[in-house]
Amino acid sequence: MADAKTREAGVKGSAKGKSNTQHAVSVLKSLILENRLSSGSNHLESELAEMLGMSRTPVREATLILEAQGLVEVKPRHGVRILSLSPEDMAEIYDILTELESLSAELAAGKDYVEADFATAEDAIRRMDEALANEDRETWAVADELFHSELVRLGGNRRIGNIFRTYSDQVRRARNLTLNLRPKPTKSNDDHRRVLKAIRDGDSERAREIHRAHRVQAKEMLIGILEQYGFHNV
Amino acid sequence: MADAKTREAGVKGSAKGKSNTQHAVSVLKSLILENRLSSGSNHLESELAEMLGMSRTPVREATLILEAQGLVEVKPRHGVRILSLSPEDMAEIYDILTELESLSAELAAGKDYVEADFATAEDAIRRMDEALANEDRETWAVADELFHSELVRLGGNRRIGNIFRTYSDQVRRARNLTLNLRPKPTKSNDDHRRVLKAIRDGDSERAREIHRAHRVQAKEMLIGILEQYGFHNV
DNA sequence: AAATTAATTTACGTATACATTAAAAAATTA
DNA sequence: TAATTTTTTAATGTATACGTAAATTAATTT
Repeated sequence: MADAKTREAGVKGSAKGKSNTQHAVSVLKSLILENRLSSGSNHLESELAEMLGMSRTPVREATLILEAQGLVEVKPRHGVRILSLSPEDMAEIYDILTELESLSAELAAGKDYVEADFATAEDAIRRMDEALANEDRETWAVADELFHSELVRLGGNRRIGNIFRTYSDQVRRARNLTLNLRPKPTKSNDDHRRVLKAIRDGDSERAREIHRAHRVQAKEMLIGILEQYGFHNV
Repeated sequence: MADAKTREAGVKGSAKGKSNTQHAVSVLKSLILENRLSSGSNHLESELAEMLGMSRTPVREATLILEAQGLVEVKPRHGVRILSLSPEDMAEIYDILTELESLSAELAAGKDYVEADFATAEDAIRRMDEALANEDRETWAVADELFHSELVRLGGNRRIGNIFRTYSDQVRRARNLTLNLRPKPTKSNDDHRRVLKAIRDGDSERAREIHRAHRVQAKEMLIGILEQYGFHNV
C-alpha cells in the first residue's frame, strides 16, 4: 500500500532532505498549533500514519519526540492525546518564560554588542508599530514573538533558546485565541524600546526589571482573558 | 537471534511493566551519567541494540527521546554521540536552574503550607548535616539534590519540575567529578535553613533572594573548579 | 603517484510481519 | 438481571527485511 509513490505523495511542500520522521514532527506540530488536531483529542498511530501517507514507524518516532516536547501524551491503548492547556498551565509557562527572558535581558546587557546585533530586534519593533497602525494583530503577534526570541538570542544561553521555543509553540495556540479579545497592545513597544536601551547601556539590572514587569503584565492580561471568557482548556 | 529469551535476559533488575524503549532510555541514561559511555563517544544503533539485548527499533526510539532531552545527538552515519559539557554548558545550566529554583522558592513562600509539607525538605537537611559530619560527600550530594528538588516541588510549577530533572541529570556528571575537589559545603545548610524559614514566614522576596545567592555561589564554585582543574569537557 | 571514477560496504530510514496484551464483546453462571 | 469468566478484537511494541544513500575501498585514468 504505502509504496514509493504514496510516500512521495505524503511529502509535500517544504520537505526535501527531511526524513519522514522529521516531516511527521513538523506536520503534526503545525496541525496541533493551528488547532486542526483539537486539544484533548486522541489519535491512533495507524490513523496518523494514513493521514500522513507513511507507515507507523516514523509516526511513532514523531509522537515520541512530540511527547518529549510536551505537546502530546502517548497513552498506550488510547492513542496519542493532544494535550490541552488550562489557565493554570498557561500561568506555569508564562512564569517560566518571564524568568528566562528576564535573565536573557540581563545577560544581553552584560555583553559587548554592536549596533548591528540589534538589527533584527529593531526590525521587529518597527514591524510591530506598523502592524499596530494597520490594526493587523496577527502580524503584530508574529513580530512580538520575534522580538522576544531575539532577546533570548542576545542573552546567549542556547538552552534557554530551546526552552523558549518549546513553550512559545505551546503558548501560540492560546495567544491566537485571545489576540482579538485583548486590549490593543500600544504600550508593549515602549517596554521593548526601554529594554533594548537598557541593554545598549549595559544596565543589566534595569534591562532585567523592565522586561520582567513587561512579562508579568502580559501574563496577567492573558490569564485574565482566558478566565473571563471561560477558556478552561485551550 | 533475539527471541523471547534474549529479550528477557536484556531486561534486568527494576524493569517490570516497562517497555524495551523505556528500559533502553533508563539504562542508557544511567550509563551516560555514570560515565560508562564516555562523553564525546559515538555508538551505532546496532551496537547499543546488541549491548541491551534488543532490536534496533526500541533503541532508536530511546535515542530519539534522549536526544530530545539533550543528552545525546543522533548523527545519521556516525552513530549516537554522547554530548559532552564544557564549563560554558555548565554555566548555562546553572543559570537556568538558579532562575527557576529561585522562582520556586518565591512561589512556595506564597502558598499555605503546613509543617508536614516540609518534612522531606527537613529530612534532606538533616541527612546533609549527618553526611557532612561523617565526611560522606556522596550522601551529602544526594540529599542536597533532594532538597533542591523539594524546593521545586513546593513551588508547584510542574514544568519547572521537568526542566529541573532534565538538567539535574546532566549536571550530575560534573558534580560527581568535582565533589571531592570542592571545599567542604559547610555553609550550604545555613542557606537551606534560611530559605525554608523564609518560605514558612511567607516572605517570597527573601526566599527568592536567599536561594538565588546560594545558587550563584554554587555556580561560581563549580565553574571555578572545572576551569582550575582543566575539565574542558565533562 | 595523484586524482578521478566506479564498485562495495554499511548504517540508517522505513515498511511490514508478528507477538503481546489491554480493552471490548460474548458467553456463562449465580 | 447482574456479575463473572471466556473469547475475540484491535492497537501497540518489537523484530526483521529491505531499499537507500553515505562512506569507504578499489579501480581506472591521467
